[in-house]
Amino acid sequence: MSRNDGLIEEQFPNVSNHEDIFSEEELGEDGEPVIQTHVNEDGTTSSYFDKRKLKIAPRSTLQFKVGPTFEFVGNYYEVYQSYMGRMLDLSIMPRIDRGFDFIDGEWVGYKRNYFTLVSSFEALGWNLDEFLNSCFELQGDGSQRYPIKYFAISIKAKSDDDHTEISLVQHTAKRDKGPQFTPAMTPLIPSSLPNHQIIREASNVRNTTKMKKYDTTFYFHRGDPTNPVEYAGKSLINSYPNDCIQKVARYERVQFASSINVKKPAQQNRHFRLHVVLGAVVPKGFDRRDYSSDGLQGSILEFGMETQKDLFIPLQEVRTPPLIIRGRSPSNYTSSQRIAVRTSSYNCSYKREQSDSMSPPNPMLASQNTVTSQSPMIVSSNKPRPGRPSKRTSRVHHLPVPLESSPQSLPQLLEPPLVELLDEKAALEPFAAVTSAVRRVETLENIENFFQTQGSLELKDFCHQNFDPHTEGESYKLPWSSRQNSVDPKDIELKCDKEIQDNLKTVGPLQILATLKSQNCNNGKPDVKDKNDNVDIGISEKKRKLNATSTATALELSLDDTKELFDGDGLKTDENYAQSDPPVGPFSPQNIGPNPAGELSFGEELNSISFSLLADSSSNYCHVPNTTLSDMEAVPRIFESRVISAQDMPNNNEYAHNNKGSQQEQISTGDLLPKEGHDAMCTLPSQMAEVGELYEELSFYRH
DNA sequence: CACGACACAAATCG
DNA sequence: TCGATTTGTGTCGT
Repeated sequence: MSRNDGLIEEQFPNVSNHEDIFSEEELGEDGEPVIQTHVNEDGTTSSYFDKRKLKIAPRSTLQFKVGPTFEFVGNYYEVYQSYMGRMLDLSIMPRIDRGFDFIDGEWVGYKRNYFTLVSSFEALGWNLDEFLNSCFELQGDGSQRYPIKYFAISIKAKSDDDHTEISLVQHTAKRDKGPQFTPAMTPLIPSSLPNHQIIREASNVRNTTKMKKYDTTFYFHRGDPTNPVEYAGKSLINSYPNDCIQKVARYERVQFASSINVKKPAQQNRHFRLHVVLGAVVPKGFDRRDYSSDGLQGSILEFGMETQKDLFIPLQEVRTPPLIIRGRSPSNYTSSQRIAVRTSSYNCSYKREQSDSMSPPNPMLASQNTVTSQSPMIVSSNKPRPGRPSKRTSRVHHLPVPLESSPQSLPQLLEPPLVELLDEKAALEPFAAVTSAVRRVETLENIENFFQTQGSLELKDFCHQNFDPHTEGESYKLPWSSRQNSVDPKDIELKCDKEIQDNLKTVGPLQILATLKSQNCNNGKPDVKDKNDNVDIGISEKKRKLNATSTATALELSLDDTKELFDGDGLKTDENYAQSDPPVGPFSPQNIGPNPAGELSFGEELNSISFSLLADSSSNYCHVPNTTLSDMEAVPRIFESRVISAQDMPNNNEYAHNNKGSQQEQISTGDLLPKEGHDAMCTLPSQMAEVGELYEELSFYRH
C-alpha cells in the first residue's frame, strides 16, 4: 500500500480511547458531515461528499462509491426453455460503483466526471452449465416463440421529466486521446455480480498477471479446453457472438453527453435515471405486431449487419432513482464555495473573542503551507490550484484575506478558516504544533480546540456535549492539512463518536454508517411470480454481516460498547422498489435517526466493522492460464470519425520504442485488430459495424 | 453562461 | 523508488 500504512496502524489503537473526540471535525460549517461513509456489503466503504465542499484527488479510492439502488421497472417478454417449457426467472443485478454521491437526500453526479455501472444477471434456480447447455425461446406477443441466440444487457439514461432518452458517452482510459462511443449492448451469461471492491481493483488493470487474475470473474471463454463441460452444438452458449463471453457488463468511464442540459428552464435541476435492460437477442423474424415501441414494454433494438439483423428484445428493466447531474458551473465546485466557507467562519465574532488570547492569523504560514497535514476538513488550499498556472500566482498572502473578493480572485484566496485554524492551534499548543514554513503537525487537542471554539455556532451544542479534552491527554498527532485541498483517504484517521448520531459512527473525518442493509442487493429483483407487475415487490432478505472482512488494509473498530444498530429486516427501505421518489439513499431516516437507547447499535452479527480505506488487492491474485492473455489485452476500440494518423498520434513511434515490458502487444494505431483479439471484443462500441473500424488500443496502453 | 480543448496535478499502477 | 497512467477539475477561448 502506501507509506501511510504505518501511520494508520499506529494511530488506530488510539481510536477506541478517543471515541468522544473528533465529533465536530467531520462536520462542516453547516453542521453536516463533510463525508458520510457507508459500509458496503463487501466491507469496503462508500464515502459520500459534496464536491462543492470538498475536493478529493482524482485517483483517490474515495472516488469509488456505491451509487443508488436500482428499482424494478418491469418484466416484459417471457422466456421458456425449449422443449421443456420451463419458464425463466431472470433477475438483473446492477450496481453503480463510481460517480454518484448521496447528498442532502439526492443522488448527485457530475457531468464532467465518470461514473461506473456494472451489471450481471441471474437465472434463478439454474445451474450455469445447465443453463448454457439449454435452448431458450422468447414468447412473442402472439403464440409464436422465437429462438434466443443470447442474452444481453444494455444501459441507457432517461430524463425523468419527459422520459426522453439521454445520450451517454463512454471514453477509454485515454479519454480525450481515445475514441468515444455509446455504451454498447453486452452479450452476457448469468453470473453473480462481483463485489464493489473487485470492480475497484479491476478498474485499471494493465498488468497481465492481474488481468488473468480477474479473467474468470468477468469472462467465460467458450471453447476453453480447460472447461470440463461439453456443450451441445445447439445450446445457448454456442449461439453467443464471440468465444469470449462476458459474465459482467462493465460500463466504466461513462458520462452523460456533454450537451445535456442539467437544469430546466426554470433553473430547477433536471432529474435523470439510468436504466439497465436485460434482453434476449433473437433473429429478426420476431413478430412485433402487437408491440408498441414506447409503451411499457421497453424498446426493441434492431442491430447487426443488413444481411443478418438481430433484435434485442427487452425482458426486464430496472432503473435508478432520480439523479441530479451537476454541470460545469463553478458553483458546483469547491472553488466557488470558498467565500461561504470563509465568511461564515472568519466573521464569527465568537471566534474572534476566542482568538484574543491567541496568535493572530498568520497568512505567511498558511501561504507556505506545504504542510503534511491530513485533515479532510481542510477544504482549503494554500497551494496553487490545479490547472494551468494561474496568471495571478504572484499573489502573496501578507494579510488576512479580506471579506470582499471578486469571483476572479477567489481561486487564489487562502482559506481563512485554515489560516486561523492553524494559527490558533499553534497558539494553543505551540509545543505540539510544529510550525514550519514547510511542515506543520497539528495535535488533536488543537484540532479539537479549534472546532470547539471556532466551529460554526450550530455546532456548539455538539461541541459542549462531546468535547472532553481530558480524555485526550497525549500528543496524539494528527498531521494537519496537507495535500492542499485534497484528502488522502489514507490520511483519514478513524475515530468513534457514538453520541453525535446514534448510528453514525464518526471516524475521524468520516462518519461511518454501519448498516445491515445494503443498497446493492437484489436490485431490480422483481417479485418472481408476478411478471409484468410494476408494483413494489418484496425484497429477499439476505442477512448480511457487517463484520465483513476486507481484503484491504482494514481497521477493525471495536464496538464492544455498541449494540444493535439496526433491526435488519425492518430497515430495508431502500430496497423497496416502491420508494423511488424521493430517492432513497444509503442513509434512510431509520438509519440515521437517533435510536431510543441513545447508543450506536449494530446488528447481532456485528462485532466489528472493517473500514477499508484502501483496498490492497494483492491478496486476491491468483493464477490463470495464460492462454487468454492476448485476448484480454486486445481491447478493440474505434475512433469514430476521427482519422488516426501521425498527427493524431505523434508519439506513436515513441510508444513502440519504449515498449520495453510488453511483448508483441504493440500495434500501431492504424492496424486492424488482430485475429485473436476478436474474441475479446465483448464490449465493442455499439456503433461499430465493421472490424475494419477497429483499432488496437494497446498502443495507448503501451508506453 | 456553455462547451471543446488543453492543462495540471495527485493517486494508482507496475 | 520512480515513471507512466488515469481522472477530477482549473482555465482559456470561442
